[in-house]
Amino acid sequence: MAEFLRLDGVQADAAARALPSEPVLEELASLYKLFGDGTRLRILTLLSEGEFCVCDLARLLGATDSAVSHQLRVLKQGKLIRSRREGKVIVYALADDHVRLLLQNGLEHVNE
Amino acid sequence: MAEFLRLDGVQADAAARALPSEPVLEELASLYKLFGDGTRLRILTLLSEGEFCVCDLARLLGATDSAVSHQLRVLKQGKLIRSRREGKVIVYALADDHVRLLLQNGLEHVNE
DNA sequence: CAAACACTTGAACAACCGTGCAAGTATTGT
DNA sequence: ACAATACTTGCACGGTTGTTCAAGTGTTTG
Repeated sequence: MAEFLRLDGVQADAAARALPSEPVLEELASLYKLFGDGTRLRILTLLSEGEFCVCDLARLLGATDSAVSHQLRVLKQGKLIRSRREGKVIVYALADDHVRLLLQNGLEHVNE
Repeated sequence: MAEFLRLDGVQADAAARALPSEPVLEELASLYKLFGDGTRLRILTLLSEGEFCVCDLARLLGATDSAVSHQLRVLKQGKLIRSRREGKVIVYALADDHVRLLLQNGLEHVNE
């Protein structure tokens, strides 16, 4: 086993055990990555207030339909939002309240 | 003012008000971006268990000193960690318990 | 002082990301 | 059926990101 500078074997084992499994870690990184973009963050914040169709989101953000649609796809693949058709329009909403919570947690940190 | 499809003026105003200010939003995105990388996430997880020098972190992660050092710099600029010299070695630690909390929140979401 | 060790830094590179554009699909209204 | 509207998709482009490598700084030890 490798040698450590400030750690004995027991501490090293404890540290290694603290790391989540590879797949969990990768999933966690992917989750945070979704929140790590201004446009996606804006979309999620709006959706935490209610449901919106693509073009209303785009107008509220001053972005193109295309840009918004691209990001909605990413967010949906990440299971952070869901969508349903309503006539001509497609309505997006947060997938669950957990997402709202994560958003709040981050905001609290920023306004420490 | 722009027209909306599913929103009246009142709803649109309420939605717009839900968006944090530009600088807050950008800071929030930057914060999440820091958590959105496997290596940084591993480092933060380890640091949530105690203090580590660069080379012990590198050994625990199976990464090069350089790669770890680069990421430590990013994390430090983001005020998520702090460091102090201790002889030949530089010891890193979480900046505050808030960081630990954010990490836990994310993990809870992944293990819904 | 010189060698060894711990760490940092800058440049270079490939990989990834967000957006705009143009063309596509789906639904509604005439 | 046709036009209009709402949205999606693939591609191309510029910009960012994470890593490696090599050279650097700072500290301790012989």
